[in-house]
Amino acid sequence: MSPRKALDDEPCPVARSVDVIGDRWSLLILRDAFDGMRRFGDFQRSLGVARNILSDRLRKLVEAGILETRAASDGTAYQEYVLTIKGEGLFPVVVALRQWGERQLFARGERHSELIEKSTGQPIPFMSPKAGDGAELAPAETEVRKLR
Amino acid sequence: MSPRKALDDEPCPVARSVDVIGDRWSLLILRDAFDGMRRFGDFQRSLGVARNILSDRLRKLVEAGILETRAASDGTAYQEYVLTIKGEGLFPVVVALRQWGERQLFARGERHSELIEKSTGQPIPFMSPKAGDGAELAPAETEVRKLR
DNA sequence: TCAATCGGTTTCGTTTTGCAACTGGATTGA
DNA sequence: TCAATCCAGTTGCAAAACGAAACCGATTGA
Repeated sequence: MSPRKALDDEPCPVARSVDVIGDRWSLLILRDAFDGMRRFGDFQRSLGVARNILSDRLRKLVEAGILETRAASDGTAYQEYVLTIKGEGLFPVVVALRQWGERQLFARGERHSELIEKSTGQPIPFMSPKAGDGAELAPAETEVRKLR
Repeated sequence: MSPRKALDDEPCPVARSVDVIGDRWSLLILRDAFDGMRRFGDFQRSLGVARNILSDRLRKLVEAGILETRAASDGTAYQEYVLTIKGEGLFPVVVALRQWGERQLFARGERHSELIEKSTGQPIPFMSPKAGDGAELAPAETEVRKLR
């Protein structure tokens, strides 16, 4: 089999993003990271992922500049994985996945976890692409201007 | 090896979403679908994916209710894969990936394709989670209220 | 009518994944 | 203090997913 082709020279930003975080475990690691999780063992227990896979994904996320390692904040000799500024920029991606899941993947009345605003305790309003004037944009009202 | 564990009974909406669309090819198929692509051969040429893999992903997306098949609109005997309402709900996910990629994965001055509003030709403003009062929300200002 | 195209499926070898066992340093506790 | 345990991985192996190419019947275009 030929190895998976890298998409890091594609002119499409979606392709490049998917190349970096477009897999199951990376996305779930990010979810937990946004939830404040930092330690290898915490990720491992939360995700139930094999240690070698977790190790590999954390390394790749660090290489990609999405996470960085630093000394543990609890004084132990271990290290933590924390989101960089670049990594924090992925918040809309995780929120979009969460909101679609909430709307489309739960039966009516089925309970699920929920993203809330800390200061008010209120759920976060649905996030969607808006035009310059603030109007909600349907996919058909947009198009990709391709490079040429 | 044990088979990949399904996440479709997780209480976390992110986990369920990732279980359905959290892989390289599904996300790229969706990108193209939002770009108006409908035919098997068009996806195949656009993505450069192996036919068997494309076939598998399209089937899974149809099973998940994200795409549906219908008779081709060009009068031929073939079929098309088009986004359902449920699938259209993934627009924010693709837009979020695109906008993060645009900001973080291109060198300054490096050209990339761009999502624009058809009616004005203007680029789509950056999309981000907002509080009830419209204020932009940083990750630290939110938290996940877990089920119990 | 006959070659080319379409939309797959099959086969086969490679890569990736998952699990369990192992490692070696840090920490805890008796 | 020193054994037991925890932590954060790494290694080896088997199974699953993947990629390329060959194959296939139906459809289309010339």
